Amino acid sequence: MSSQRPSDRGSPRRHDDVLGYLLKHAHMALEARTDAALAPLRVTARDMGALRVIAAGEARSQQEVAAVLGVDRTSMVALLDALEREGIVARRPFEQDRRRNVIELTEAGRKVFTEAEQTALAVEDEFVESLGADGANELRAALQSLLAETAQ
Amino acid sequence: MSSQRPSDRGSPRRHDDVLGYLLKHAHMALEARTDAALAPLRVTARDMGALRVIAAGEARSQQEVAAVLGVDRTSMVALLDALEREGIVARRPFEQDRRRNVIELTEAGRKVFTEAEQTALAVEDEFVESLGADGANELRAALQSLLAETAQ
DNA sequence: TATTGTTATACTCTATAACTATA
DNA sequence: TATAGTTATAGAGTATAACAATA
Repeated sequence: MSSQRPSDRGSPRRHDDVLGYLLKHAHMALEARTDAALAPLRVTARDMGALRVIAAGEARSQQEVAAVLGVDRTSMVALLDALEREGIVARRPFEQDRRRNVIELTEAGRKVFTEAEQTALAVEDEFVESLGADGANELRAALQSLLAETAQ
Repeated sequence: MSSQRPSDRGSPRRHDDVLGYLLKHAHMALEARTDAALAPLRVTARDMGALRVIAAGEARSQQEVAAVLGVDRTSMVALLDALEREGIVARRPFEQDRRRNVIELTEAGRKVFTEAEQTALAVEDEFVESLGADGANELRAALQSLLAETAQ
């Protein structure tokens, strides 16, 4: 194994021993690679977060999509505006409660999403390649464990 | 072990199986906890990134601090302005090259930093408690491995 | 000419408050 | 009255371009 946190707890840690730094920069590196790979499809890594929730049926209103992703409902408006302009999603009124919108992937949107998800998955696989399959699964499980206790 | 990535690669992944989501939200949760714990000391988790680099002597100019942390040199100006206003760091001209500033912790700054670093470390330890000592070290090592290959 | 720190500026992401239409 | 979506607005964080001082 490579370097771990030094046992000397009194001295200043190196910046790359700090978990916050590691999480932030790992996220930035993965997002940059994903955005570069998705650019030809005209969607971003951030868009894909919302599209996954919509495609998987994890939410049935804008606010539920926002809540699942942990973003504000007002931020969701602009994000969906852009996806609607690209013809990837469509809003239609929910008949049982006309205050809500049902968000759906269009026919074209489903095609873009399928291709983008394969692309994003390939980027992710390459990103974690050095960890091996077990290491990558352990990384995911560890992060899921941290988030599970945060939610409580 | 808990849930891993589903072997069914064709269907949409759940949002919390996506590595980018996990990295981003783990970072946000840790940063929120750290900022809350550091608030009485009037420094943020972001400040601590710069202060660690300065305290450890990893950089000897503003631009080197910015480069190590991967932020723009223009962003470093405002960050150091705030820390200087709080009396935590001081800029002084570097005699061998008067274009540069040497950034130093003040006497008061060293005290704040020492206390803040202990606080941040305690928050981090509690954050990763569910992983056990080995699990936490493996998480750090995995993230360091991902970043090492990104830099190339 | 090139570099360090700085300022001005703009763009993105996010958050708060207020509005509208529905319930 | 409360809720879903929207708009306006402001605050962070970041990035680009241009400037002064220095090399």
